[in-house]
Amino acid sequence: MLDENSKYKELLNREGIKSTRHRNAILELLEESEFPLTAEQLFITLRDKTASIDLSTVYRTLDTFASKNLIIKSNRADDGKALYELNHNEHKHHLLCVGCHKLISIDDCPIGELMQTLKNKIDFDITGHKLEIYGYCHDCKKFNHTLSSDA
Amino acid sequence: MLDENSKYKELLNREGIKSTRHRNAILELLEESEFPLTAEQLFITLRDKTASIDLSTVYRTLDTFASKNLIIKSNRADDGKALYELNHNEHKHHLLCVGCHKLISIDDCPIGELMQTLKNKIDFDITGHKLEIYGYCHDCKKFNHTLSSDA
DNA sequence: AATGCAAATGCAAGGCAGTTGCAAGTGGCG
DNA sequence: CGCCACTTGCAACTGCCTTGCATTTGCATT
Repeated sequence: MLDENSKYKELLNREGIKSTRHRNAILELLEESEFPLTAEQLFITLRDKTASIDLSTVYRTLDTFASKNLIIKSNRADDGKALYELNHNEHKHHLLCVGCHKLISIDDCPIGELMQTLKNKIDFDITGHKLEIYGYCHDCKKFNHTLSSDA
Repeated sequence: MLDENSKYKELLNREGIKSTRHRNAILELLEESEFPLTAEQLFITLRDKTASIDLSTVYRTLDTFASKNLIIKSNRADDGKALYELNHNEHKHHLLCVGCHKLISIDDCPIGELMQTLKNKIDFDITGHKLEIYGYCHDCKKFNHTLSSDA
């Protein structure tokens, strides 16, 4: 348990913040997840799995991590809810299933080159970009076909 | 005044909803704007410019329009606030200035072809996509250079 | 033009994601 | 082990948005 708890100690100390049970647990969950999580998802998982935690602690922890650039905060495109993911410094995009809200990662950025080209063409300092692709995943696909009929 | 008020009457009737002062005013504002607006922006403008309107009416009207596909609702990437814009059925992307929140339109979609290619490659029914480019606009550019120093 | 009814609106209360103030608890230093 | 700043839980609060309900309005019909 000690070993487990201090898994991120060094990392956290390096950022000048204390290593605590909650912070370690949150980092661990984010590390395990392939896709961004909401604060609520983290809260519920922690409450069930580990010891009790307050939702405000989840938010505060996430804010702290984000300010240290350990994680990335974004907003889900369809409902605006905040999403958090570990900052692997790797550039990623997702397929968002509008049926079940599932996020599927795309590993390579299909528009990296394009951004480079664009940078030289416009009077705007590009610092980043986000591409989101909507649709229906394998499972929701069939389902959708039986329901939708309008344009 | 009559003429002005009934500018969108036909359009609204076609969708099976009544033409009212508020609905016309909201459509007009959205038509005049080059970029998506928040409900609050609409609310304030209407309150100042036209007659008083309730915020709930703004939201309800926008929801109604969105359900008729007259407008498009989205969520601002950086703070998750809802944005509304007229549905011109034209596909657009934006440059978002993280300095001043300004949105600048890009007229042609740089990744349309790419989506077509992708559609054939993956087990996912693509129905749409959204590309957002972040950075600093002409005005905020200089400002930013004098401030930023960290990685 | 007056009537009637469903749709639209204002108002106030409510809901949900996220934030904040403060007192109590804890990590990690000596 | 004892201290102190940092962290946490708790409860109240904010901001954005939604809903219930009574009133008003568009508009079809007389």
